[in-house]
Amino acid sequence: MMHAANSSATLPAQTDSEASALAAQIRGAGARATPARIRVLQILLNAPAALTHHDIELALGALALDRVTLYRVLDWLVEAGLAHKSTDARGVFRFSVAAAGEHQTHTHFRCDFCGRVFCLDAPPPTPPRLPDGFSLSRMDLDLRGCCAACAGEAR
Amino acid sequence: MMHAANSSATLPAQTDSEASALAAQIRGAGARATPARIRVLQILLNAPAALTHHDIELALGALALDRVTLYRVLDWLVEAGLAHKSTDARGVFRFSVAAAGEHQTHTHFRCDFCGRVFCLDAPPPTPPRLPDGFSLSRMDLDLRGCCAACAGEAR
DNA sequence: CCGCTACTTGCAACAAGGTTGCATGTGCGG
DNA sequence: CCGCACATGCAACCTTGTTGCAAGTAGCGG
Repeated sequence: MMHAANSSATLPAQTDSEASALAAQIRGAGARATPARIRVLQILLNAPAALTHHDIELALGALALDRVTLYRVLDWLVEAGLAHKSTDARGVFRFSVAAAGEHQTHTHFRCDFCGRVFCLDAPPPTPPRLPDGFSLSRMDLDLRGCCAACAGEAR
Repeated sequence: MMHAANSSATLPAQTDSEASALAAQIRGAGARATPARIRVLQILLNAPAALTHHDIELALGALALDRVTLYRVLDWLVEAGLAHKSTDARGVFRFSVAAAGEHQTHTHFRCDFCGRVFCLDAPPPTPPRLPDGFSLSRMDLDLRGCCAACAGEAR
């Protein structure tokens, strides 16, 4: 597998110290610290928005993993509580890192024009009253509209 | 096509008068009132929750349409403003009838156990403050937890 | 009542996203 | 340094959703 001269511009290169911290975090979650997991976690950490499986493949660039492995790494991250999995308007899964003091609510904003998805942390003061007998474990607020960049262009 | 002795228990049988009302509604939207559209609309109207393409195929039973036709009917319903399209946690589209005085916000509740999806109309008084330059066109609130039926059983 | 035409339907083939089974490779605890 | 359980890669497959085209039909004008 041999590191192959870091040519990826996509990946910030202060990786090494960061990498061992992530490795520790992964081991702490009870799994092996493999390059695949470290890199995927790194990409998610540096992402400004929730990424699709495909986005991550692109971000991995030359260091690509097998498609299936990536799916498994992502599922593992979710299971370990290190990442979130949600679906966008096209019905495609998107992944983002889970914050440390994770709350049970997550807010996404998807731009109708460029399709990008942003994770907001606006704590929604929403008090949804459910029908009798229903209990709530999690809430996702999904916003759609026009992002700042597209609003600027369209003018 | 011939009505083929109504054996479907899934479909309430007071269909006939209902059907012509729906036909009128469809023509009003500027399209032909075909059996396919009428039946799909009927199923959606009688559904207690948002249905997937597959759910609807099952509900159609012996009167099944072609898979593609169903997709097209559904897309048409959405375009005509008669139905909503949203995605569930599995990343699959779900369809539900659009209320007459439609608001731009929709609330779903998905049960983690039985997987059913309920459309609530709890108007979330949520005032989400967005980053500068962002504008909002639509909001969906996606709740997860345990529905009344499953809560009863699990006890 | 009949024929026309544009809108609908059905079929077949395809594309993307996601999953499963199995053989091989490797992190890491001993 | 070794071994084994956990990870990875590969190939095949499934489900969901889309596209192109030929055949059928709703509804209109005659």
